[in-house]
Amino acid sequence: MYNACRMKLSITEENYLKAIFKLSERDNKAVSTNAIARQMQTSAASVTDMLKRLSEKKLLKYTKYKGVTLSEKGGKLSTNLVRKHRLWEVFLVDKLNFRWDEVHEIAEQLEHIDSPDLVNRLDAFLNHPKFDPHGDPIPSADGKFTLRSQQILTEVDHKLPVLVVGVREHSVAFLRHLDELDIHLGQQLEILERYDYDDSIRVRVGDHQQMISSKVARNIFVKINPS
Amino acid sequence: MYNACRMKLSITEENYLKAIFKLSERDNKAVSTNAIARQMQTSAASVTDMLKRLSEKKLLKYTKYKGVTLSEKGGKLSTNLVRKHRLWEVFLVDKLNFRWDEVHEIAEQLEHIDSPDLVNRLDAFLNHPKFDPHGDPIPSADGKFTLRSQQILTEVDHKLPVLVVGVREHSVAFLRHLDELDIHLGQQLEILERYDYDDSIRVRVGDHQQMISSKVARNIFVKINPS
DNA sequence: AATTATTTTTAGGCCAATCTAAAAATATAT
DNA sequence: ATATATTTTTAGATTGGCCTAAAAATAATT
Repeated sequence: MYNACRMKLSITEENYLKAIFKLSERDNKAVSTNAIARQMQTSAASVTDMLKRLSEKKLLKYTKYKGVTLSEKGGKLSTNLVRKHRLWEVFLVDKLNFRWDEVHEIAEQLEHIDSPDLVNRLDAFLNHPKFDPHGDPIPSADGKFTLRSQQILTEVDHKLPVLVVGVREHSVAFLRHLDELDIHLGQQLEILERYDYDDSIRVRVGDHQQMISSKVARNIFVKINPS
Repeated sequence: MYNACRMKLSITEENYLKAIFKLSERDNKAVSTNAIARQMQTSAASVTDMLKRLSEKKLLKYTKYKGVTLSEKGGKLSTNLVRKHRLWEVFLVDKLNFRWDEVHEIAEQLEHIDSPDLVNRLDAFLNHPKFDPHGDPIPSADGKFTLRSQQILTEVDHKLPVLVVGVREHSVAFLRHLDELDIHLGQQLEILERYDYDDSIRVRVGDHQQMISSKVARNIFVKINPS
């Protein structure tokens, strides 16, 4: 992965790549200039500029007015950024005792540190984690993501114990709300009853019960409890 | 220290500050434009540009043609950079098992990560180290350096067991040379004989003997062995 | 003190990344 | 299909950081 694309990019270029990577995760079609501008909190004009530059560096395929898709090179670079970001998040939570809602911004800086050796040693130091503190998969050094069977909490049957394995929302507010509900990765949940009239759900959270809104539940990934 | 100077600087600005800090460590007089240019591997003209900018930000006192001295603000910022650099070096060596000759470049990047909370937690995680892997003191959060009685190896009496506490040279070549001589921080040394005709010294290194050049010895800091 | 050498600053330009405003292309709606 | 709205690109300006070359200030030498 590293040797595949050892060119140094500016932090800005890396951030554009990551934004495009993120935007093309859902559907695999070309990403629009405007979407990137929104994601990067900048103007469409700046995006067009940057797309030209990244296109010249063969990091993406760019057709005027038609948006962009990452090239293989661009994809590998982005994946490596995601790898670094998530490994640093694990470090911050597991070793420095940060909460899961505090780590994103710092990892956003740390992911730009350029040293393959550092990343690999960090990975080893953390015992090769497969998921970050939010349950997102950490790509391996060769760019492979660990897949996992998971579903959204609202789509699970009643009376079926499940384990929390991830979240779909990463905002500080949402994460801290989950903290208050005592919902964290590895927590056992069980849907007890749904109240369709107000979109709320009664769940067992560990050994107590809780009412949660289905808006919250829709952002929690779970897997069937194998125990 | 942090609250005293919470302005964000560019990486370049931070590097200039660090360079000036380093150059004013030996003697306390004003640092010349040329000296900074040499240290930063850039032109005198660029330095003049930057000095104006840093001066406007009140980080240093700049008098045309007369060089610069850091202001209190500038001094604190530099000290904090040194603190971060050295803490990260400890992390890299102690936790990620890097050798002492490998860590400078990576720490050079990590020192620019901006998060007081991160630094303080890192400090705690490393058990508040007072010295980095080369024996250089790590300033505390409020900017104080731990002082230590030490002398240069060549200036120690014969037959006096001493402990290695630091190095004056940080080049990769020098550090690896010391590795080959089995000389590392904490190692016990004892000068057995000096050969003035070729400037070499016979020393006891731990439980064996070694010939080392006085050029090497002049770059080793030791303290009298208290045991 | 006058000349020479060195250091430092100024002047002018370049590049990456950004912006706003306007023009061009594409998409939507009647 | 024509008009309107939206998206995207171009044009031109700005800023930080860098450069070279030339001018100005200071230091060293005789």
